[in-house]
Amino acid sequence: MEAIAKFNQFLRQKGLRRTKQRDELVEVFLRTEKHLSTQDLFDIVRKKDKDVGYATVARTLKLLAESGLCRVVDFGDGVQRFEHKYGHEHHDHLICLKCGRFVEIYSKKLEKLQDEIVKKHGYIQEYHKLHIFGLCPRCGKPGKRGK
Amino acid sequence: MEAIAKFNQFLRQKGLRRTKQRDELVEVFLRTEKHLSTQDLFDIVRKKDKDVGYATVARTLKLLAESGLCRVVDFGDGVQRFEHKYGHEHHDHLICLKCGRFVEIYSKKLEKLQDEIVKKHGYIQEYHKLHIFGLCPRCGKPGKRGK
DNA sequence: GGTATAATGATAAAGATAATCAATATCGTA
DNA sequence: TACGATATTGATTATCTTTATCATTATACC
Ligand SMILES: [Mn+2]
Ligand SMILES: [Mn+2]
Ligand SMILES: [Zn+2]
Ligand SMILES: [Zn+2]
Repeated sequence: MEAIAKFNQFLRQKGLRRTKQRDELVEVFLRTEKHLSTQDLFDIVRKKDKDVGYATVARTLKLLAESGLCRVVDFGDGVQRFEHKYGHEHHDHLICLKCGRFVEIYSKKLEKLQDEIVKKHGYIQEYHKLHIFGLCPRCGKPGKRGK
Repeated sequence: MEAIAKFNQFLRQKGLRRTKQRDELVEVFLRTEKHLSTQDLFDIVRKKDKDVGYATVARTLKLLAESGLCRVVDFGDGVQRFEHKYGHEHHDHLICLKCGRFVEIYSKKLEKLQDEIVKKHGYIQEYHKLHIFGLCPRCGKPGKRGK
């Protein structure tokens, strides 16, 4: 199913309503393949429509997460970011401490190993977050550094 | 070297001073093998000494992290916690979404696999954080749940 | 002891997310 | 199409944690 359809289905199933603001926000979010904070999305939408409030952006992002269209990414810098989830493979992140550049990583082997560890402890996994911090190729090279 | 000695060495090397408060806080922190928030440590110390301010607790925890005695643990609930690091092996966390119970996990194999992935992307790893969320054995069992 | 200056505690500021509330929009129903 | 219950909105405030400020006090080196 298409992402927008899935969101609207979610709204209906929850007894929530479609609104001009939600339509706009979902459309913009889906069009923007980035890790967006509430402020980020607010700024983008505001360029097109001055009548969208910050609170609505925050509320809509929460709904998007609930509906399974996005998930929260927390790099520990005090700001929640939201990234696409629906139709995207699970992945983790490798983040540069100097410039903030990051890459998405995935390893079936790694995931499997994690599953085994979880099982060994008798836990039932819901999700996990692996963040590896370090220096990107550019920042790690002595001589050239920073963004 | 003993942990307290290492901290005092750190202070001296930075041109910082030993104080009654720092001595107390470090002593209490090292005696408490838990994942403490600033508020947690403040509450504990306050029972013995009413003359320690919250700001000092926060500042001292930051120094403890800088000195390598502790590290920050962020489970994404908006509160920074601090856990022992010096003299402790690296480990990750497996956290119960229902009751908050968690266990510390470690796998040499997992660590090695992560290193390979980092290298493959040309990054230089500084540290990483793996948090696996799910249900603990108690909460996962249907019938019995919660704390 | 004297002195430069680091440290402290109380308080305010910052910065993000969540709650409040009167006004408005939505949507099933008639 | 109009009605009406109620979900939604935008502006604002509240909340919560971490960080900054600053006058006062304590430390360490001489
Ligand atoms: Mn991502
Ligand atoms: Mn731990
Ligand atoms: Zn970089
Ligand atoms: Zn549990």
